[in-house]
Amino acid sequence: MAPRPSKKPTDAELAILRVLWARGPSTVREVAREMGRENAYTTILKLLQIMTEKRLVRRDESPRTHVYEAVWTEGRTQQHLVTDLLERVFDGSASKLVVQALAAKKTSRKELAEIRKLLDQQRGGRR
Amino acid sequence: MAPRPSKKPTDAELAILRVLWARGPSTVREVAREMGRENAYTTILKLLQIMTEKRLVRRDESPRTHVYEAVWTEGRTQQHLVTDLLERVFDGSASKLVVQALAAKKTSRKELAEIRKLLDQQRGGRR
DNA sequence: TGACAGCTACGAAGTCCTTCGTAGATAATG
DNA sequence: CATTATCTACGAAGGACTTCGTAGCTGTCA
Repeated sequence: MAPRPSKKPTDAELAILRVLWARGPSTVREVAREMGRENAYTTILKLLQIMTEKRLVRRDESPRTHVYEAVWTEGRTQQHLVTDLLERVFDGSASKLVVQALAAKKTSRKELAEIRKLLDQQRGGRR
Repeated sequence: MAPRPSKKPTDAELAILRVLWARGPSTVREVAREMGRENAYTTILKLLQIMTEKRLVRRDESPRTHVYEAVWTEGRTQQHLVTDLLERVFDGSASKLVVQALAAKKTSRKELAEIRKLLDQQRGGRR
């Protein structure tokens, strides 16, 4: 079984993770710039330091400038978060979740088709 | 457009809301009992008081024992939370969310069939 | 009536999260 | 070499959340 993130990232942490997923390993400055928050440089730094302790990111401690990298992939984190939501508010029922996801957002025909394709793929693989 | 909860309930608040949804209007003691936390009576009371300020619940101020009731339905709150997740971690893509929901939890054949039925219902209603 | 049980209100502690300011080290620049 | 820019580390403030203890009120019951 693949390991899982131990705790949910907070909102601020998630925002940073998204940048790391999009850009790959990055320095504090790069993250801050990408987020349009270069003025909040030390805030981002502090968050990344905390995230390092929490093992949400790891860093390459090059002498001068550290490079941070997400420990967990985007997909695994998404899975973690969706599972959490599923259990916390949907009683573990995936179909209830899907109902609300579709109701909440006017999902395009293209999206719907894609989801249907997914379901068909699952058809064989489930018992 | 129907109104929406303004902020996400916290985890503790959500746990209480679930009891209120399940039981309907309830007293503090009933909620505490249902949660198996009768010893934490004043904690639950305090939370309900705060939730009243936040307009997550409303209360009937009967002279002796207040009765609390969720302001938002379960469905609307679920929608709110799923929308939040959708935007915060799935870039607004419902299909990505569904992928991970299905991957995260071994969904039963019955569940899958139900979801498929849902999609078919949507078929007509979308452009 | 007096003790007790059950209720609300409230304050305060402890924790976590986020932000920012400052200090110290080191590289870059003139 | 001196100044400036850039980096890390760190502490502290402020806010939100959760928990708990205490106080005060009001019924109940022997």
